[in-house]
Amino acid sequence: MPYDPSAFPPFAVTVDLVVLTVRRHALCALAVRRGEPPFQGRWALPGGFVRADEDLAQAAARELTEETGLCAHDPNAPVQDNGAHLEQLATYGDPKRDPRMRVVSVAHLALAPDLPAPRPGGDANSARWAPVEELLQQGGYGRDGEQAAPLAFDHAQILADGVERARSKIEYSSLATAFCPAEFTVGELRRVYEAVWGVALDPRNFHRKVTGTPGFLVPTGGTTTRQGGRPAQLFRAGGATLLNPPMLRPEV
Amino acid sequence: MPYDPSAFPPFAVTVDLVVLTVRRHALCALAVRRGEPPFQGRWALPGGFVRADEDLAQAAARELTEETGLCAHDPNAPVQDNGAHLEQLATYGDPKRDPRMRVVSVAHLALAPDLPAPRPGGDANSARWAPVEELLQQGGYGRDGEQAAPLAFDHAQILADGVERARSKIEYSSLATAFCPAEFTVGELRRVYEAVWGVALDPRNFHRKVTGTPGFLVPTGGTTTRQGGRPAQLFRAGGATLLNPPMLRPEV
DNA sequence: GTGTTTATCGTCAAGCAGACGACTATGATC
DNA sequence: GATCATAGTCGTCTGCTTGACGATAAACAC
Repeated sequence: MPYDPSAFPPFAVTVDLVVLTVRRHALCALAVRRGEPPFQGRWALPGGFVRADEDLAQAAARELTEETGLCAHDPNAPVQDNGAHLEQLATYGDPKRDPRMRVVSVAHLALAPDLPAPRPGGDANSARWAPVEELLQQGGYGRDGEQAAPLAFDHAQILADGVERARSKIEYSSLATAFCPAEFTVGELRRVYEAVWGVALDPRNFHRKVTGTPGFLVPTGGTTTRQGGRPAQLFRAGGATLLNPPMLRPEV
Repeated sequence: MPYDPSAFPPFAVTVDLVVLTVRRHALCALAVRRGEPPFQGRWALPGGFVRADEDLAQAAARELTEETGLCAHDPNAPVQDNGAHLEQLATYGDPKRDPRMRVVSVAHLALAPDLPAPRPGGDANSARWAPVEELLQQGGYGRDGEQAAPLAFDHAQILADGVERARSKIEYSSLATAFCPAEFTVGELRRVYEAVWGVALDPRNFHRKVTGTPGFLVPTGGTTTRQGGRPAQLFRAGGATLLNPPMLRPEV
């Protein structure tokens, strides 16, 4: 259909971020408390308007830096420095998803290591890392006994989609290393998989699998004992981004 | 960041469609010829503006029907009737992707069986099925010796992303059946895989794999001989949407 | 009938995954 | 310092899946 560029319905375009990390053996997402209506006082995903001269990925990277101080990676580059992995997730555009106006939100997924200085936003009361299970259970009670209100807007759906993307993507890519610091052990990587998938994995088979996949892990030569027990070799993420064959989630 | 809903940059939002089918053993995409600037006379992906009261998926389904006469499926439902599979692909929002104004395009991917009545748009000169290889090779020559100009806007990138999505998705899902008519043979399904991946597959191993995956194929009892040779059993798509274990592309 | 084409069944070896035993190297505890 | 608990690392075995490929079956063309 030939279209008339001068007569189009006006939209606002935002980016929303699903920022995931692994803390205390649990998959956690960054949530911010809304200070104004609609959904005032409720938790929501961080996000904001795309600026007039800004690409979508740029806008997402900017929001990520504003909220967490992390800098974003190119999604096609191997995970090497201390930046976070950032990729587009999906776009949500139900006409009624924002009661004020027509807003189309391009959601992005960010994977970050557990931050040494967890300063989400700076204001401890307005942002927090929350286990995704807690954010997604509707009507349940949070860790503090606080009534867990559902996330604002359609953010529960967005978060669920982001979590599912992360869960499936670590199957066939080396993205799980994005949850780890620059140097990490096989055990730490395994605990990432266990937290993201919510299962227990056999340490011996996991070790065989990840060390046997060429390009996945590169030994740095060092060892660490920060987990207790026998010292473990330290690794960096290798250049491989795709795991072949993939590491499939256990059934059921 | 708290945002002010009354002060936002205005965007136009469109949907663009990557409609794929398999014709004559080749993966083909629907292309339309642009009748007006910019990129007048060049080939482009079908698409159009999202209306003010329309969801993104609705807009994509409407465009698909307008361009092909196909009706769209729910992406989570098994492929059963004569509709096409439709899912969101990705969103493209570079500030300069449309020279006229700021346009954010939510690309969708549609997979359709080879249409008995290929009436793309109705105007034979303004729409056609073209092999994706031809649409993506820049500066080459098409089948008619016609200079193959690159697709308009960033549509070559969108098409490439859609093709890659289709290629990877038939690995671990039953989506390849979306390219087949309601009843099909194992050989027809194999030719779909061969066309989409651009490889040759062993008929015996393929047969073993697809008939051995529970829920993938349901025999209808009938047979056909439309491909020549020994009559083949007819199947319908089963209820399974995820193949476990997946059918991985051959390496290299 | 002979040849051609496609479908379908079977066989075999290589590779990989899950279950699990065994040993090692550290810190904690008595 | 001996013992224990913890975590890491190396092997073994078994069953399943895959890739390569032989063999047979059922249609059509001549």
